[in-house]
Amino acid sequence: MKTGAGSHPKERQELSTLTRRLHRESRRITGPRAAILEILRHHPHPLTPRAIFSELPAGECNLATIYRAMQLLQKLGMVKRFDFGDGTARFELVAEGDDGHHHHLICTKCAGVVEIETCFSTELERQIARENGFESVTHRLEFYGVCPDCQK
Amino acid sequence: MKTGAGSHPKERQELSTLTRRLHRESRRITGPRAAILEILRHHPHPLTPRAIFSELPAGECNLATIYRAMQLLQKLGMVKRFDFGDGTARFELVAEGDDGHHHHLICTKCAGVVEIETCFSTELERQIARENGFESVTHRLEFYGVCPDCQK
DNA sequence: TTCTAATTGCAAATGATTCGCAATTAAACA
DNA sequence: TGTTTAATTGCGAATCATTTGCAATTAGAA
Repeated sequence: MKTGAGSHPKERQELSTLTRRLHRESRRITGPRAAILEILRHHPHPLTPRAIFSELPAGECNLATIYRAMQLLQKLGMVKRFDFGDGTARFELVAEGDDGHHHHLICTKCAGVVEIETCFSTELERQIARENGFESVTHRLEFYGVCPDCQK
Repeated sequence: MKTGAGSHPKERQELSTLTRRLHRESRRITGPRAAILEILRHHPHPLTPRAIFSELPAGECNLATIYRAMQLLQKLGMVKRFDFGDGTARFELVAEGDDGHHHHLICTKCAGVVEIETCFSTELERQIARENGFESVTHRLEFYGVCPDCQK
């Protein structure tokens, strides 16, 4: 299970939709950015900057550029950053109007990822916010386990 | 709210209990380790290695030693590692026989932490494991929001 | 007290991520 | 369609967290 075979509900965004969004924010559509978006939209799971870099044809774009692009896209709400606890950030494309909030089930053996679309803890979130006097409460939740293939 | 004022249910472990545990594993009780454990047991929230280092009297122990101690204690199940998504690991003492599983509510303004003792998603965990054929599923969950003090 | 393996300090290595800066370029516009 | 300029990139150096090699130190069993 290298990278999860299952289909997932989110439809792939058109590249033009993505670039339009950049334009709208008076950002430029550059070769590197188009290439990065192209990779992201073909991947259903969060990618590390280095993974994006590896997918890129050699010399297509600098690693630093990818990091900068991720920062920008994140600021514009076009990608969401996830943290699987292994010390490197991962980014996943977010549909327009969506906040990208969802979770993952990660195989601790092969690092395969399954997208978990349902988010349940909204209610819990409210309860925790209320009980502690917090505002604007959100949460990060990831599941870890051993996938079918890795159970041998 | 620098570091959460509230009382929490876990009782503080005796230092002797902690050192006994090291002994049992044929580990040595050294100055640095005792000092580190001493700091951990007086802190109700997860600490970064650097924070532990800062609490230590100058020159008491090397940063690398703290990292090594955390690795050891984690392996022995005496501390649990938490990830608040800011790029640095945090460690919290775990009571003997406990797995340390719990969650936190973190203020995004002042970084104050509230311990959330209840864990609800066991059922959900089982469901997700079943639906995806995974085994040994666990999860990490942290809440983020703005604490009362920081709402101004 | 002796002996040895465990532990530490220190400095260098690693890996992720950021940053400065000069060179390049997208895209508005004359 | 060229000109202009701010946005963007590449590259290398800087940061930061974390790890590691190694020689010197030391806890604790004998």
